[in-house]
Amino acid sequence: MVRGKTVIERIENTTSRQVTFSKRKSGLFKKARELGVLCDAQVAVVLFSNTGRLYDYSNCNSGYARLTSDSY
Amino acid sequence: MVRGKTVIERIENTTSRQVTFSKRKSGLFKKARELGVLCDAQVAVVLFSNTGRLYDYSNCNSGYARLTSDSY
DNA sequence: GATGCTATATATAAATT
DNA sequence: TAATTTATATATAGCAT
Repeated sequence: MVRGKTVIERIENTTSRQVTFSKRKSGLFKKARELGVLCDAQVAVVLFSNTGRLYDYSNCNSGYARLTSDSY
Repeated sequence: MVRGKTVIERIENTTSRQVTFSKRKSGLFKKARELGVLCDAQVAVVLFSNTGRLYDYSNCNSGYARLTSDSY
């Protein structure tokens, strides 16, 4: 995004990869939340980091969102 | 984002809401794909528009992603 | 109603602290 | 290592078609 266009390929440096994961996860969840509100839509986002940790966002209580929340 | 900062609240005009849904859905899926590649993460995104239509993106074959793909 | 265009808001990579 | 800053890439709202 800055100081040299980012190429979309796996980030090999572990620290950089974790930092990027954290930042982009926040961005993705924010976008998901905005889409839900603006467009009156139901949204679910589920991520597994490459360390196996689960992160999710949802604005609804049924369907897929319920599947995810039932699972942990 | 432009010509007046967007307030994050339900878009009442049906046409505008559908246009925004389509555009932001594309953006969200793109961000999800980039996060998966850059950070070697598994990602699943599921959306229901307010017309009840399902849209999803995933880069993985197991866990929640399999739940979603098994369901339709 | 869908699509393409731009001006501008937003996200974020790298640097810095 | 984690938070903050900043320069720049990216996303997108409103228009035009």
